[in-house]
Amino acid sequence: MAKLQKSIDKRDALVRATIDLVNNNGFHATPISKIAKLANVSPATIYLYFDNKQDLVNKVYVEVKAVFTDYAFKTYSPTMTVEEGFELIWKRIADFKLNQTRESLFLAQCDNAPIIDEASRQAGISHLKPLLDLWHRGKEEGVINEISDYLLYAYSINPLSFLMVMQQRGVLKIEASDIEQAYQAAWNSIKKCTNNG
Amino acid sequence: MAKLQKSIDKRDALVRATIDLVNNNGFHATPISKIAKLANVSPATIYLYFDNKQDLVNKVYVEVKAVFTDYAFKTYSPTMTVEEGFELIWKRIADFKLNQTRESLFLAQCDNAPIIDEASRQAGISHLKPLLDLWHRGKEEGVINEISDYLLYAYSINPLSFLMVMQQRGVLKIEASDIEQAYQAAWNSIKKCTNNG
Amino acid sequence: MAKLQKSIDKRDALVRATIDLVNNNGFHATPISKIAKLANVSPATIYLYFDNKQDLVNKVYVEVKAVFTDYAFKTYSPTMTVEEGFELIWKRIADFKLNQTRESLFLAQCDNAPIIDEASRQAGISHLKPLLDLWHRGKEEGVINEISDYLLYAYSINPLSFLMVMQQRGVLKIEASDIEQAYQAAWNSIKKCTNNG
Amino acid sequence: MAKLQKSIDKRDALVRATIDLVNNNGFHATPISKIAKLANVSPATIYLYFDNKQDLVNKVYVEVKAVFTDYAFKTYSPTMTVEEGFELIWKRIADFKLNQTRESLFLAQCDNAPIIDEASRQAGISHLKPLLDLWHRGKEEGVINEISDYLLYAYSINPLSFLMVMQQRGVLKIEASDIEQAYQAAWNSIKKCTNNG
DNA sequence: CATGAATGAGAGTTCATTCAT
DNA sequence: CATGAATGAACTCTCATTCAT
Repeated sequence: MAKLQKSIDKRDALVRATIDLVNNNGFHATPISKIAKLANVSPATIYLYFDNKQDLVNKVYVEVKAVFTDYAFKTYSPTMTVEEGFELIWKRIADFKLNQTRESLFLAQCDNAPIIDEASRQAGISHLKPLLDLWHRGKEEGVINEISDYLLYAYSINPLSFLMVMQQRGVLKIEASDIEQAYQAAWNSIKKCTNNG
Repeated sequence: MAKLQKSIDKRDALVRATIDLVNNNGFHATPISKIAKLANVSPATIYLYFDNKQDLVNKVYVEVKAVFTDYAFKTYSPTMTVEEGFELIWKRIADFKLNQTRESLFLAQCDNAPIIDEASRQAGISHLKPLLDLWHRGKEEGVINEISDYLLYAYSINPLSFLMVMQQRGVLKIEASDIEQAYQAAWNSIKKCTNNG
Repeated sequence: MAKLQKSIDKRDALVRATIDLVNNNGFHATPISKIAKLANVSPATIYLYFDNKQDLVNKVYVEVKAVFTDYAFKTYSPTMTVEEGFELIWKRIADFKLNQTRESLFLAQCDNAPIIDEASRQAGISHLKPLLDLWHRGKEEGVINEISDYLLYAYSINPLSFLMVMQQRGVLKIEASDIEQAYQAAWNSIKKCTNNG
Repeated sequence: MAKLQKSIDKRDALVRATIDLVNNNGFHATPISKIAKLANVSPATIYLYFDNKQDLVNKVYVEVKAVFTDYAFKTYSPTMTVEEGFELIWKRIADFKLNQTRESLFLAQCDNAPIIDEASRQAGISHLKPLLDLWHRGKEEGVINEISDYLLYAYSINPLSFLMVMQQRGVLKIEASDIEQAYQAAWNSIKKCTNNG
């Protein structure tokens, strides 16, 4: 195996180990030594790939966020109608959140806790641009409610994170039919109601 | 000042210090020594009131949750109609989440991270019973969508937590008009749509 | 009950608690707070009767040693022959060591560990004077081997401490017949052998 | 110097430091920090070699006990007669106790205090097997008194520990002639007296 | 590039002692 | 006399980070 490949493998193993351990214990309850052990490398090796523990988790966060958004927007094209585009993106997001639980749980952990530094948080948000652009277009076309993007996000996207966490805790099992219901709830909550609500 | 009062004051100061520091740094990045310093007591004093650090944060969590739900259900009566009752509870919750940010932020931190032990988490959830009872009644009366309580919560209540966190981060300012819009979105997402979806 | 009596009771309770706890856990693993709890007094009360923890254990040691030697020499009179006197003292000591295990165990703990300060240790030893006087007389009369008092003690008295500790650990049960055998061994090991060794 | 050798040196230094400090202050009055300082390592380094403080003292105890018994039985062979064998073992033990005072004092401390856990205590005792076997043979051959091994130990071996402690305290100096006397006392106290004592 | 041994700094916790009551 | 609340100091142990190899 090429030397470069071995390097990539080690870095990947570290990223995976970080995600798993932070998911189970939280950032501060996850010592570097455990990450190293789970990734089958020496603690010192971590410092060849990352500046320090904070840098490690920041980088993992941004990378996982990128994986998430790549998946979300993979099949989306700006030529679609707003409603088509939103449904497609929403369902890809739902698909990711409910199936790629390792990554989703990690993002949920980091999104709501003062673990990640502000720069990395912004980097993560920037990946959502296609969705924000879509909403912008939707507002212009009179299809989407003219309310803050945060409100749109709060009602249409964020509930999926909550449901994912609950499913992960084992108190809830989400079926295909739930997804459809949830999508309707999401779309209803952001679409412009021309006549009355 | 009476001895008893001084004791209560110390315990209160500790609870307040815990909330503030966990809000800013997270549980594991909040050493006992800092909590003690902020509360103007010796580290050893904490152990007069709590068994250990974990017990401290568990107890603070349950108590803050109780304060939250007491506020939420203060003016609610089971004799109200389902819609009346829901609007009243929802708006009290929104009021609390957006104004009592110290407490709300703390609850949001704890709800999404493996900080709180399972028993305390259950104790916290149990306080929500009046809302679950209301939803149960609403489903029986055909007023509320017959979907999992978790879905109802995800779409009608949880978004408020997200908005509170965003407002706290300074990226969003929520006005009275937003609240009304948000309430409509919440109610739309859980009410039974008799004729069309 | 008279005030003075209540005081004496508290002091006694403290002494008893100290003995029991030191027996079970050792001096340094016995916190003042536990002694207070077992004696049903406040930790602060201990400092009304003793200067500090070290003073407490020193005083308990000397007092228990006094109880021990009072018992040992109670029926002894310097008018007895050396052999009579030694047998009498030895058997009282054996009786005490094997029956008053609380006190004996405490003395054994303190005799072999750097818990007690030198002054208290000397005070304890001084109580053994009647036995040393008896040995002195025995040597003059040619009845007792002319060897160091420490050797006499090592072979005739000290084994009883070892046996008491073993009995206390439950690995050994000492019967009346053992006592007689042990006494013979003790006397044989110190008596002057006039004809052959 | 090889890495391995440096590791062994550090562990040895820790063991030595533990023995010295426990000898002077007792187990509970010997903080990890002092052990580390005396051994010229960081406190954290101790935890590379031992699980915790209790494990450290347990391991040191068993190892020192092994050194002691290795020395005691080094030149003994089960083909010797009982009396030959006993004299040889006894004198090696006396030699060790009175010259290797660091190790002997440590063992005496641990033997009489609730420092060592039961498993390690048993491990220590098991090393004495050759002596117990010798006594067993002696009893069968009618050479050794048919009394409990604990009694045999109390009268023939244990006095040496007492004498060692006294010599260490500086109140007694043991000469070669004392040793011979002591040996006679020891042998007299356990040998079977065929005619009369 | 990779490591395991080593560590200083700091974590949570305990405890002998004090003092206002 | 007696107390319980309070604490500073010190304890055991952990961990992010470094460095010789």
